[in-house]
Amino acid sequence: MLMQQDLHLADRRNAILRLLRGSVVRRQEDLVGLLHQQGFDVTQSSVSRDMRELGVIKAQGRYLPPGAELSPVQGDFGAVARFVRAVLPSGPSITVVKTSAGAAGTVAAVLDKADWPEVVGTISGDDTIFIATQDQAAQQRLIIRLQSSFRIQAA
Amino acid sequence: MLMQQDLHLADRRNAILRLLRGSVVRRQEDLVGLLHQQGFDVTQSSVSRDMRELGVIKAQGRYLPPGAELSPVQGDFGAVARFVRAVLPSGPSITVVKTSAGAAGTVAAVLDKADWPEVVGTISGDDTIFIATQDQAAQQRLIIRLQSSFRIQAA
DNA sequence: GGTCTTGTTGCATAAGCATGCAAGGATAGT
DNA sequence: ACTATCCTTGCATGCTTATGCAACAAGACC
Repeated sequence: MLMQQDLHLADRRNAILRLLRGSVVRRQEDLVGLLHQQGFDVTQSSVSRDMRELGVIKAQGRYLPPGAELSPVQGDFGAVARFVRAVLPSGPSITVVKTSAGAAGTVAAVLDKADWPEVVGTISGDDTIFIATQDQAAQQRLIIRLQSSFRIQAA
Repeated sequence: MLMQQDLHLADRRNAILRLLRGSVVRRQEDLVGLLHQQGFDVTQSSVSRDMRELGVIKAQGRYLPPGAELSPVQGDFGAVARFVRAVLPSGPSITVVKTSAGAAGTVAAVLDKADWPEVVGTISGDDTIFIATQDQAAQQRLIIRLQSSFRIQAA
């Protein structure tokens, strides 16, 4: 039961994983195009089925191979989450993160590294971080992200 | 610019994250239903936008909150990947994994822990693992998984 | 060489998701 | 209070993805 067709299939699926690692694939049709360039004559139907079999995930509008984690920062967040005590808005553009004593710097470093689009800048003291956002919309998104990242109970 | 409406929004997004952690959500409409049960009157449009803002990921046919990792085994695989030298089929149901000397046991332990559906059983020597699958289809899926998990170049 | 079984494929289309747009709520400034 | 501005929302709809189905390929068995 394994022959040319099946090799074709296995090869194609490997090619898909390679492509997903190397390129930004937003639609299955994109993948159809890339596969054609590599000599695979295939339609969106099969790509869709391949995706399911391979366990490909879709995040942030793009497809990623299984195991690839989008936010390499995620682990870091987990590591510092236990130091985070509260997330509070202060006015429309400043968000205050309270941490356990002495941990602010560490937590802030993780936040900086995350490089979130809504963050304009941060400064940190001993147990407090101020995060500046451009406006209230950004602040709102930020707060949601912080709560999610640190698994904080909503107010 | 922040009032009832916006609280509604923030609450709803928190509710979404909670629901995604607690239930299996396959379609955005499912979420609309669950949110209705909790008093949120919202349409699929907004849920779609919420998903994007929250960075929700879709994997294996269901939605997951950002940060939730589907394969908790991933770290383990990464740790032993460097010991894996080759993955080779042997007939239609046995797959042989070659590892560096002495590492077979360690790698096999990770594979066993992963508990993949296509694996019927494994035995390991010093630098070789035999993996039994039910049939060739399972073997094929297994090989793809192994190559993906261990980042092995396809033949 | 038939015939049966198993698996893959494309097509057509259903199902599901994203989004332009206009409406409406809320605030800030005048 | 009026106006301008900023957000959020639903609707309608276009875009993207999943799938029932029939066709076909390959091996197993007679």
